[in-house]
Amino acid sequence: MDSGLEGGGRYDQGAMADPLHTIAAPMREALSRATGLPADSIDPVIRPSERADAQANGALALGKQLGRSPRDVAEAAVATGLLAELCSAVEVAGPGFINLTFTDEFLAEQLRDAAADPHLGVRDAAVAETVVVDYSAPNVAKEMHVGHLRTTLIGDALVRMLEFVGHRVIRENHVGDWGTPFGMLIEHVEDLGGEMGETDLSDPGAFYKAARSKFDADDAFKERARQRVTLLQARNDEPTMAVWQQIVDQSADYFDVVYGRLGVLLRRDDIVGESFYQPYMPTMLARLDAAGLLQESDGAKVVWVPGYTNREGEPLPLIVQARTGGFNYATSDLTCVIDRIERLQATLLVYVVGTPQSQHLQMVWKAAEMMGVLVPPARAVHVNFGSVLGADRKMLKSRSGEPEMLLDLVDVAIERGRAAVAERASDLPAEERDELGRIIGVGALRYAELSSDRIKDYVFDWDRMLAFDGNTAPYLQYAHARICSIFRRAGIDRASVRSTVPSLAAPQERALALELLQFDAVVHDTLEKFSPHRLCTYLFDLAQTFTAFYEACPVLKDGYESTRDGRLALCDLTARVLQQGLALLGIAVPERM
RNA sequence: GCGCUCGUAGCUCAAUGGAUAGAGCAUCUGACUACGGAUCAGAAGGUUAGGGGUUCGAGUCCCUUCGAGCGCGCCA
Repeated sequence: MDSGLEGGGRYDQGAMADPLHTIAAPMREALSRATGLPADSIDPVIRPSERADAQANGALALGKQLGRSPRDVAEAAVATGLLAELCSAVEVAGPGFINLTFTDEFLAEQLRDAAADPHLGVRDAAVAETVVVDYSAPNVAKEMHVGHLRTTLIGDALVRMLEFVGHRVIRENHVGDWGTPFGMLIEHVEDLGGEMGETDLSDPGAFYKAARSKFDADDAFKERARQRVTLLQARNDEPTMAVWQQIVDQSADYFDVVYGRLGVLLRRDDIVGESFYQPYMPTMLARLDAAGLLQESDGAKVVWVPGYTNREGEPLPLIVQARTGGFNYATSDLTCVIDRIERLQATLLVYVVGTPQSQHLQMVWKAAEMMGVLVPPARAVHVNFGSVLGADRKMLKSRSGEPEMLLDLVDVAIERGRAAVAERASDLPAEERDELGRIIGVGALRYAELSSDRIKDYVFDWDRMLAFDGNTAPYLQYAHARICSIFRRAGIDRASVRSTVPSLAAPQERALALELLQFDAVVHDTLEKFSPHRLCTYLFDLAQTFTAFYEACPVLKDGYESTRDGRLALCDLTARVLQQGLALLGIAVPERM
């Protein structure tokens, strides 16, 4: 899935702290001179390499295009001498790969640019856009369960990253706060004397279940519920609206508890529920009608969206008004698209919603496009995701067979985090241990959720996510804590080494430097694909590269002060990239653990 | 029936059309009374579900078969 987020000029021109990006211009020019083609038509195809600091693959395609040997093109490009300023070695290999080794001076300069930049070399997006991110979307009066975990955490990470690169981000929590169930909920509140009481955090759906069983068992109640729905939809009966508001507010309180404990940015101000769009739906239908798109089929009002068929192979319509006159979620979602584009002036709509909703969303967006609303530069992206599975590879369920409740999951994570801390860091004061356990437990849960490709199902496993080795949050947090420890032991202020020339003599130092300088590209790549696991993979690679450096290159034990300071500069930047990278995922890093 | 998603090492997962498909766990062999061992170095482990095609080059794109999961008209 391509957002087009970086369309046109890929990045803003800012501090250059990405050698692969910096080398692109001279490489493009060299290939241009080698081929006679205009430089701006050439893609130098620069990639990280195992054989050198970077490799340029552009000559292969150009050779083919011109009917020349790719090796000749590559050699002619190298012969221009344009790469010599930034590279200490440039070699043509294989069918026409150009292997690049950067000069230490060039790398050192890029590292110092990154260190001097509050964003650590990550450039702003070329165009700052207004982006609406639609995620989490629990239902009022019901519990949040494991099914809300991925949308909530993926959405939260994307929000943080989009803001980091300069977009104006509007978080929208499209909660289910409208529809027929509210008739019985309101009647149930009335039966209780108008007050629904406190939400039971151990069973937040209890109220709903009680109303439901009364509804199923009592015909008189059922009839009252039906009448109440009519009152609710009219929106002008004050007692009805007051009780409805009470139910919604109480759920908002509960959602805030869950989000707070998970460290998610969403708050009650971000709630834009289905109820919000109700008043605008008739207008939306009138616009469809005016555009000649509103048709009648089997008594319902529909939009015929081309390209979809039902079981019988007949065209499948998008139903925007039921035979009964009622609206449904297509009506609400279509109105919502219009609201986001016309009122909020968004150009990018991000839907963090499960894969099964794919067809529905595609149909709604197509209808919005036919209306002339969802048209460039505005566009919508479905950030879909797979299911959370148990060890049996089936949908994760609790022992009772119900979906595992989100609050329970977070609490288990915190508990397990604290147990791990008690085992290994029992010398810390009790208060610090509690907080540390929380950071480790919640971090492990969040990282596990974000570190595998969102499109695939993933297997939920407490032991694996809390392991202190492997691709886990605790491993990354530990790498960060070790760096903090070095500075503590040396009694040196972190900020004081940021203008120091980094040490690049050892291969482990160079490897670390090259890794650090990929942060910019990785953040943008992660956003282009809306795939947080790419950032996770990078941070894990960085932590591994750092520990290899840590083993091979003593920082404080080395005899020379210049080497010490040059290594401290690498340490500081590593800690900052780890801290910032994890912060973009909503994960905190302790200074000691 | 139509459509969508997925299939990579024993397990859990990576790999913007680029060179010899990479990590972690588990297994095996080593290192060091430690700038924090919650560590590191190394070994072993693969017909990328099968088959065709496009391309200089395919795990990746196209077609097809098989397997798994999920959608498909008035709930959301």
